[in-house]
Amino acid sequence: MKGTTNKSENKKMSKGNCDLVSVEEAKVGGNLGGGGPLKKGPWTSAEDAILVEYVKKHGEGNWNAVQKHSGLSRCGKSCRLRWANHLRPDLKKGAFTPEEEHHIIELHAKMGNKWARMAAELPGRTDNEIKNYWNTRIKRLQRSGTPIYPPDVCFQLMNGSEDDHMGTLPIGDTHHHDLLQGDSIEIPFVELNNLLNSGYLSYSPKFLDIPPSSMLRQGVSSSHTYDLLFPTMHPPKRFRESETLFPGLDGSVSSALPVFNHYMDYTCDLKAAETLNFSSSFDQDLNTNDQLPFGGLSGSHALLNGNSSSSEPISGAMKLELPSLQYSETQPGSWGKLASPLPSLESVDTLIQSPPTEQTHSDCLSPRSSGLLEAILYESRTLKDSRNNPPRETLDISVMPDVKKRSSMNPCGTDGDPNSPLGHSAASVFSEYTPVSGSSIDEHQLVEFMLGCDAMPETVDQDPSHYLVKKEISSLIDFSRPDALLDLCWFGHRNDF
DNA sequence: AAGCGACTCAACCGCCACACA
DNA sequence: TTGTGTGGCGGTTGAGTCGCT
Repeated sequence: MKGTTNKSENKKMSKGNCDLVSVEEAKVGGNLGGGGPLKKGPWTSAEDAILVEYVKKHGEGNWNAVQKHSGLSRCGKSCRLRWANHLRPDLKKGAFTPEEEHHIIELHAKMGNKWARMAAELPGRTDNEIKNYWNTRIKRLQRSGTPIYPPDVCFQLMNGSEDDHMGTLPIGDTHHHDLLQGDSIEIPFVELNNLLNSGYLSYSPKFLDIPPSSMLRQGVSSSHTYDLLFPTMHPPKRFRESETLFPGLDGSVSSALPVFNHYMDYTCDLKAAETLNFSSSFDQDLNTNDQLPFGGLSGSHALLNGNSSSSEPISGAMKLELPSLQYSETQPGSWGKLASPLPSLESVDTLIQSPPTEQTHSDCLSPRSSGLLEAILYESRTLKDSRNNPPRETLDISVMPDVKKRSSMNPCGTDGDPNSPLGHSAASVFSEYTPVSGSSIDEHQLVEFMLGCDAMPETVDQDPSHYLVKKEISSLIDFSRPDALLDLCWFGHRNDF
């Protein structure tokens, strides 16, 4: 808060001519009233004094009693807030130190918008302070097109730093789902679980046996990746809403639930894809000459349109926002510099709200150009359209034994049960999903990164022999791992290391 | 100097979880 | 088991300030 408490207080005091009036003066002057209507607005020094006095006497807690016993015309909540944010003696005043700022970034990358928890890790700082700091920081970075999380934080998160902070989070914590929350995409896990439990996904039992956070804690990037990847999958308290809102959801995603459909489709794609080896992007690349790389589908913004636009209430607290890491993508080593600024939230919002048109159909943003959220939405749209239009076979996955085997295990039928929520092959999902020139989901970059190899230049991408090598390498990656795909998405999303 | 937009931050609001009767 | 009270949390708002033109 940059030491603004005193500043603001002075500000307000001087403005309101409330110069350190005594308690008695305050009472007489109407700031205090006991039985009268509760006062709102800025606190005066007199009120502060009363509150401090009261807390010294009675200790913290029982805030509603403050009004009764002290005569303060403030509700208990307000008293608590004032005490916690401004009057507590252990509060650290002044600007955040660079260390604190870095810590906040780290914590946010791990926890999302868990301001209170973050505050607990920053002695003397309040959740409100951190929240304000973060929000202003986000807006600033948004405008500048700078990624929210510096690469070092991302690296730290991915390189097993879960020992430190994440380790402090109890796995059995009832709030473990909080780890799935970040900035805004809300994906109802209840619905996801319903769908998965329906038997659609061969992998689902294992998948579902693991709490989201601990599941994602497995593997290289673990929950950190998840946080970064899905910074706002929201906790069950939200899911409860969706449960009641869509009681009939029993595994087959109702078409009457368009918004959830998209998310469900995506999450199912995610799971379906896990049952398959990662099909290469390059075949797809070679077959995308005169058509959109995703089957000529409407853009993700169009996807949102008509379904989740702000013009219509979204059930189940579905709220869209870009994950922090998506705000922009930078070129390697360009942290802090604007590489290819993505639309700000405002403009994204505009996209979301703008009506779907044929124009948007053709001008839609591809995942590689707009980040993971776009990719997710785009993919969902792809899936939808693929039900109506049989998926293009761009990669013969039947020659991949493992894929073949797993595909046959897919109860959904990779050949496209038209009635299935995922009425097309997961392989096609990836084929269609893969970016044309691979800056977002770039398999070779991915493989290089995962293998710690940096030897394959971009220029060989179209070389079939290299492609074969890459396929070999990618086959070493255990994509059946629950988190493998998440890792993929994350690595695919990253291009700034 | 004035106007205006961006920024900051304290405070409020609504929701939720928990404790307790 | 249910209802109520309380505290906590996260999102949002609005007033004041700053800085640029």
